[in-house]
Amino acid sequence: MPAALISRGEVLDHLTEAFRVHGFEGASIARLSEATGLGKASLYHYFHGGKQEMARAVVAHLGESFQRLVLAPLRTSGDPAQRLNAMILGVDQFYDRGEAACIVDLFGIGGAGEMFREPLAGAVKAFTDAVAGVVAETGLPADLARRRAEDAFVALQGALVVARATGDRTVFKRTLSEIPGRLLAAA
Amino acid sequence: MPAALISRGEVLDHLTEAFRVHGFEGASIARLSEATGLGKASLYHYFHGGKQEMARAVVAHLGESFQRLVLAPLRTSGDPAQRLNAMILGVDQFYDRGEAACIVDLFGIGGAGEMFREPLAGAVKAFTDAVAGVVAETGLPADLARRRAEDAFVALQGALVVARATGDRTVFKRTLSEIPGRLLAAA
DNA sequence: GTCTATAAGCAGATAGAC
DNA sequence: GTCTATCTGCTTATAGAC
Repeated sequence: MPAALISRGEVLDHLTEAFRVHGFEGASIARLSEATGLGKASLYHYFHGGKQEMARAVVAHLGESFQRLVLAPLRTSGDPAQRLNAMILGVDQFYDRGEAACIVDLFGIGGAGEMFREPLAGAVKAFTDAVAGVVAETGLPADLARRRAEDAFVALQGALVVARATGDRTVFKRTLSEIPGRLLAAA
Repeated sequence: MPAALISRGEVLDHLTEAFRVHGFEGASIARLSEATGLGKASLYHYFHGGKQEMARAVVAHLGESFQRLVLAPLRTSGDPAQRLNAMILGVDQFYDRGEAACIVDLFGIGGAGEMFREPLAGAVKAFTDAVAGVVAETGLPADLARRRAEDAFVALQGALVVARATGDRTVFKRTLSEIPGRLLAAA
């Protein structure tokens, strides 16, 4: 039983990076092989289901990071404003300060769309539910809290698209910094 | 000189639709052939530069629609609020009520990214410039007007991503309806 | 667990008949 | 201007040695 040259976690990190840069269709097996440093056949050893399974694993992997970095801070016990600020820090890290595309956007396009609609829509709902909950704690009506949480996610996604298109991450930085204030503003 | 079975404008409409659904990499020549009803060789007769030129033509074609539907209403002489409302109607039509993806998002991904960065970043700038101009007419400081115009474009893009991911265009509709108010709110 | 070599099919693109 | 047939290279995926 020879040892693996690279851990499964590391393989997933490299795959994630490659999918985030090239999208599902653009991430060829050759590119994924190069990104991981593994031969094609080794990749198929890890993922019998081929590219589709690699993408599934990446979605699951990112889901865990999202839980840890973005959702977990919202569930702590503390001041709502502080928890939202902590969430924003997690978002900044999760998207590598605006450098990394969101898989919800990438995999919403083309063939990958049908395949991953459910888990990705689930992530959107998990985020808006959690944020709306924190906002509602401050005494705002539940429906207003929900709309604001949706707006926050929309702003997040839009800022990533604009940052990528213009090559300027300033918009991402500013958008993130303004989200807590918009969420908690007086009704 | 036999007549063409389909006008160049119609060909471009079908190509645009296909690129918007599948993205650049996902839109194979076979799919583009099927979408237009033309054989592969006929497509190459229209576009000697191949798929790249088809994509360029689609970007130019969408640029014209964007000018006509979104930017032109901003340049009319009239009440700023009315002009912004007219712009929003154009946006709603341009994106087919949230059904159609934005090329700024689609072509910002993968290999197409490098190729179209300039015209797409230009479109972002044209929009924010025009909107900021109208907002500034109402007496708001220029830098605030600019930030709000950026926020409007960010919200637009984000709403499209979320609508596509969740399959629910309600967010798009609501986001659009709130943009004029956010742009013109008292400082 | 990793590799080289290779299969089978699809990609973009072209030739040449009509 | 359109088509069928075809070329070349890249794609996903597998076989089998080490």
